[in-house]
Amino acid sequence: MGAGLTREPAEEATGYDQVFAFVREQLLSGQMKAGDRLLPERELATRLGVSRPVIREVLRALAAIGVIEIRHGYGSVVRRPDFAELGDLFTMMLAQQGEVVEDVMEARIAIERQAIRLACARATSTDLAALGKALRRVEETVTDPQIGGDADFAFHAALIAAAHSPTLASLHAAIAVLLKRSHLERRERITSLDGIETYLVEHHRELLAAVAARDADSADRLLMQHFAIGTEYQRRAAAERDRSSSTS
Amino acid sequence: MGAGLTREPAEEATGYDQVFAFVREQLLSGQMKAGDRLLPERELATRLGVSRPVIREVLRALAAIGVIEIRHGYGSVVRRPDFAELGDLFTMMLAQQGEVVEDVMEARIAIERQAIRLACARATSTDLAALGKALRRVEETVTDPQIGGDADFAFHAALIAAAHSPTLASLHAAIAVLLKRSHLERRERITSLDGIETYLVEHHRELLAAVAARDADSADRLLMQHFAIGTEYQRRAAAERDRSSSTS
DNA sequence: GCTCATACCGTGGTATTACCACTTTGACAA
DNA sequence: TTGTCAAAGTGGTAATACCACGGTATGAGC
Repeated sequence: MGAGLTREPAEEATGYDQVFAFVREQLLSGQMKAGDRLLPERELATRLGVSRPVIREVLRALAAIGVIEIRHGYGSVVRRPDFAELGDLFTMMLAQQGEVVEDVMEARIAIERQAIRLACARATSTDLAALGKALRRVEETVTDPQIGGDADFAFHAALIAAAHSPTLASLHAAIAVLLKRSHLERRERITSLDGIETYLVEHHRELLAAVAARDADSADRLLMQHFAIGTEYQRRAAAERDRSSSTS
Repeated sequence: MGAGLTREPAEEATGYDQVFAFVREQLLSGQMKAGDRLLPERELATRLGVSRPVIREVLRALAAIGVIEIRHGYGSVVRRPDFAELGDLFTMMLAQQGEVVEDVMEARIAIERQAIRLACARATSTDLAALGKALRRVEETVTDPQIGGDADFAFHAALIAAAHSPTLASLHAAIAVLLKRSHLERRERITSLDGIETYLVEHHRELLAAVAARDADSADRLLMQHFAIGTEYQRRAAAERDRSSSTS
């Protein structure tokens, strides 16, 4: 029997989804900690009553989103997720959209404002040292859009780290790739303007000082100012570009 | 030959990665637009010189990260990515870290503060209408932790939408699942406290009023206050719980 | 007795084949 | 002209066999 059967209606969804949901539950419920080895593919297949290819598809999918890591000859292990990978996903997804590159600035402001508040309360001496190091790097590289952009990004990343908030750090990591691109583009546009070096160096120095002094309100105000002036420079650079292009 | 050969060094990586990279390139380079149908699995298999299971694994992986959609009986189509799906990923990843459930509040504050500022500048009449509707829903459901929590979340989600920032919306969507859980848990803890209804209803009403008045500073202040009072209630509820448990 | 090399075993990696299920489309009949 | 159904195309699953890599245990050699 079973062949021409009218089909059991109370049956579960498709095999793949079923298995995926099963493993997903195991992960979410915490029954599996990072580093744990999953059951072998063959074992999973017989246990869940599906074929090995299906199991493999599920595992590949989980590996694609970074939840597990498949190691040849060893097994599949639960991964301590690294959010930096989400950056790749975001980039891959946003690659098709486009206009978002400007908009990412809004998210950056949101994250950094909160981060700097937390940093004022939670930053350790190690964090402050890291910020100081990043600051010196910024000072050294003001003239180079490429390296300078990286240094700029690194400083702000250190700020996020000092906040000691995993979620904030995750979100930041997720858009890190885009942010880096944003940093670079913004740098390239304004690198020729007057007073830009002072803006870049002095503001970062003040930001660090505010965090070190644990003055959250002041730090927040400085950061807002930092972004506002940055936007102003962008506007000015755009105007400059328009004028020169219309002249040509 | 070939058997005992020293192995061709110029050879490519493993089949899966090779195929994955191939398709990935096609997607990123824009050769494939959203809505396009990929080649059938069998066709891809013969063209790339691998077996169909491998192709399926790649497609499943791509589907898992939301890049394509596999439709039974039709084919695999390139998707216009939807960031809401990242929420599941975030949830899976963050679920293993445990203490994050509290920390997600920091991200929420970060996103909403920025969102409400933008909303004050960008909200349309449609947005305001949606906020009004959400507000009424909040008023109606203050007494129920479950439904009320959902309504609460919906109101704040409407706030994000009114900001018209794709990136902010994406980040919010990414942590939406966690936020909903957070909303529910917080509700359950404080639902018995005095004055809680006034807090829930009145604050949301004021927030909406501030956005409608396009008063960003006031809205921001109200929001901060909203969160601060929420935290205070949480603290009080915790103290209450401690007292009762020590008594028992 | 200790160390190193080798063989074995467990596990993922891939291929092959066959068949089922869903979706679409076009042909046929009313 | 329209509705129904059948066929073709495509994803979904299963079963099986064999290869490739990692780790461990076992043996030989020192």
